Amino acid sequence: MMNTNNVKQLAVFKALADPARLEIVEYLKHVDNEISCGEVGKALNISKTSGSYHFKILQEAGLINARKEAREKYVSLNPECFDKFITNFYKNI
Amino acid sequence: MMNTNNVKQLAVFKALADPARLEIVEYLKHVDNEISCGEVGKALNISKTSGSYHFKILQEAGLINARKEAREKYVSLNPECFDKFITNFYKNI
DNA sequence: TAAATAGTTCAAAAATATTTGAACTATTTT
DNA sequence: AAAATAGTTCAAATATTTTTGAACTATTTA
Repeated sequence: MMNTNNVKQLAVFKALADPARLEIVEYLKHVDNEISCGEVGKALNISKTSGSYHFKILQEAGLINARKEAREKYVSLNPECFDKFITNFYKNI
Repeated sequence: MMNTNNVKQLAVFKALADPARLEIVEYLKHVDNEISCGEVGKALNISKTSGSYHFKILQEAGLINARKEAREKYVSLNPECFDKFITNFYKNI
């Protein structure tokens, strides 16, 4: 049986269990600054529709922060989420 | 584009991105000793066919060690894999 | 104000992953 | 030797995830 903490834990692993999203995460880590979804998509060759879907999954998992400024959406990693659900995963289960 | 290290990284996240496998991993962590697949399946209510499939995914990702003794297959976690691909993930990307 | 740009939403199509049951191998118990 | 047990494999069925293109909103540029 799955408890409620695990629902979030699972969403985090699911979010990282896709090649496009793993690339987005790595890209954001290296950029180390907020960047627009469009720019990320262009750099990684992800269509805007598909990008929109992937950013949503990452956002819902809490792995990225997003800020809408006018037409553009700026995203950046949320290190606290990585820390809590990834870095400390093994120790905490 | 996905590099070859990421193939393994992705397999590890995929392996953990399923409720049954997440439960298996937690169970193995708490048992903290090798245990047969059948016993795990019984405890977590996973059919033997489905269990066989999940243990294979975890094994291929390197997250568990498995040893066949006679009729039974004994499994345990492989902490080194968690350490390399989970605990150190954020720092290393 | 018309055209372009950034992103979202929707439903359908395509791709992947998971579950199931039957048949199988190998070992152990009766 | 027959029956039971532990696990695997296979193909089909089912479920879930991802991609696609068209239509949409909102903002900016020409």
